[in-house]
Amino acid sequence: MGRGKIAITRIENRTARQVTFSKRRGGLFKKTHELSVLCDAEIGLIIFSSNGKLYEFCNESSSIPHIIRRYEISKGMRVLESNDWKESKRIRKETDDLQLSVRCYKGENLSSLHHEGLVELEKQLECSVNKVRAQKLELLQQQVDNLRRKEKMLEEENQQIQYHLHHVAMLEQQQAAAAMVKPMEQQRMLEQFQFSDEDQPISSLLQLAPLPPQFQPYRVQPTQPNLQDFSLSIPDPSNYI
Amino acid sequence: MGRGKIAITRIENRTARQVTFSKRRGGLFKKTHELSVLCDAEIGLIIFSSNGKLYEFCNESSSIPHIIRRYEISKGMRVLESNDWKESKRIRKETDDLQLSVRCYKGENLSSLHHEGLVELEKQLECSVNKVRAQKLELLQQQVDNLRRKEKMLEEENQQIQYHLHHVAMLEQQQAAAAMVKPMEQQRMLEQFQFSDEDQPISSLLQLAPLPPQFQPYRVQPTQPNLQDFSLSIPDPSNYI
DNA sequence: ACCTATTGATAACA
DNA sequence: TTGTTATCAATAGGT
Repeated sequence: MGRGKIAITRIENRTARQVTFSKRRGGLFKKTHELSVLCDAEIGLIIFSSNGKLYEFCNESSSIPHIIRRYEISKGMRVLESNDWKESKRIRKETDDLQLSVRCYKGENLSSLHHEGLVELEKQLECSVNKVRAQKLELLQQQVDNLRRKEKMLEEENQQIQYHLHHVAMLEQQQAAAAMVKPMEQQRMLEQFQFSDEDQPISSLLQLAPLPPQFQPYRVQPTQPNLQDFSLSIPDPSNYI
Repeated sequence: MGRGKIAITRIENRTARQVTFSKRRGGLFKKTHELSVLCDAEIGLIIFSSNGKLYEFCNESSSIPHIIRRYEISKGMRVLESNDWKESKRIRKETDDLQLSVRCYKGENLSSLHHEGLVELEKQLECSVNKVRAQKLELLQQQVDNLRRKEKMLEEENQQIQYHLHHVAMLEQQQAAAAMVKPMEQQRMLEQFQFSDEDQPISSLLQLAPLPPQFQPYRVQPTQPNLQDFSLSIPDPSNYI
């Protein structure tokens, strides 16, 4: 259109380019406006001239930032509005304040406080220290309770195992004796044993057949490392420390 | 242009609107492209149809995000790139951590700490409390020193003023007496005064005009409420706690 | 999608 | 930059 057809390539003549830019920009804005009105579309047009100057167009009742935001939402991009920017600044300030507080709690930077503040801070710190001590005590108490429970369980288990071992030992001894005595004497001996066994069962058995060392009765040894093998599943208390 | 002129108002017929949108959108893109090439401009065009569908155009060798960024820089708006976003997240985490710390220092939320942590915290708090007490003492010492200095100054001033008042009173008495004695005797008395005045020049001025009330001698009042006025400028401590 | 009469945009010139 | 105008491009309405 115009007095002659032109090729769509960069216009090298600087003045001609500027004139064309001006005219066509107007035309583009007009057509953009028409499209937005005729077809009820939301349109944003951003133009940077070759000189770097910004020209923009969008619907009445809209704004480029709004269109940019809609674009970014539509593209699933960051949605960082000025609100986010404000929020960012707010949180930055909060961080600075918190850092100041922490420094005070650490006893640093105290020269920025006057007497009232120092008194307040001291009160707060004393209060905190008391709470910490209370918590420490409670934790220790819990650990002691846990250990007591565990000790009790282990002792009970220990007794049961000892009881079992006695029976095994008795059986072994009876079998050994049976191999060396006459049936009659064996019978008598057994009867005798059954009598005297009632109040002293262990010692009389131990006389005849010493137990192998790994089955010897034992008592709870708090320093033994693998006690937990005998106990029910109680978590290692050292995890709580 | 076309078989007839149309008014630039929203096309109510849905189909016609869609057709026009399609045609004119193509035309707009073509013109945009031509402008960008002919005039070497950087152009971004964002269109949302009335159905909400997004159409976009920009130069080859550019991108809408790039144009958006250039737009925002040009407008002096936020420049929140992904780096800023990361930074924002980092600072948010820092704030959370600091809040946790502060809660610990306040003796709250202690159940999240093990024994070791509690011991450490207790040690830190005790250390802080000691520092706070030291600072408090130092501050009090400073205030006491300031008060002593001031007291001394005031007492000296007081003495001087009393001394001057004494002279004034004497002079008044002399004048009263002079009204009743002969001129010769009056003259002798004045000469006598000029001798004793040589080391106290102020009194000779004060003789003639009585002191205004704000210069009257006074004593230090230890219960004065605004003691901190004597200390250096220190921010409000309650903001830090 | 395509066609085309008609209007709109604009290149060249002033 | 603006205005004019001959000329070409875009497109409204119809198929």
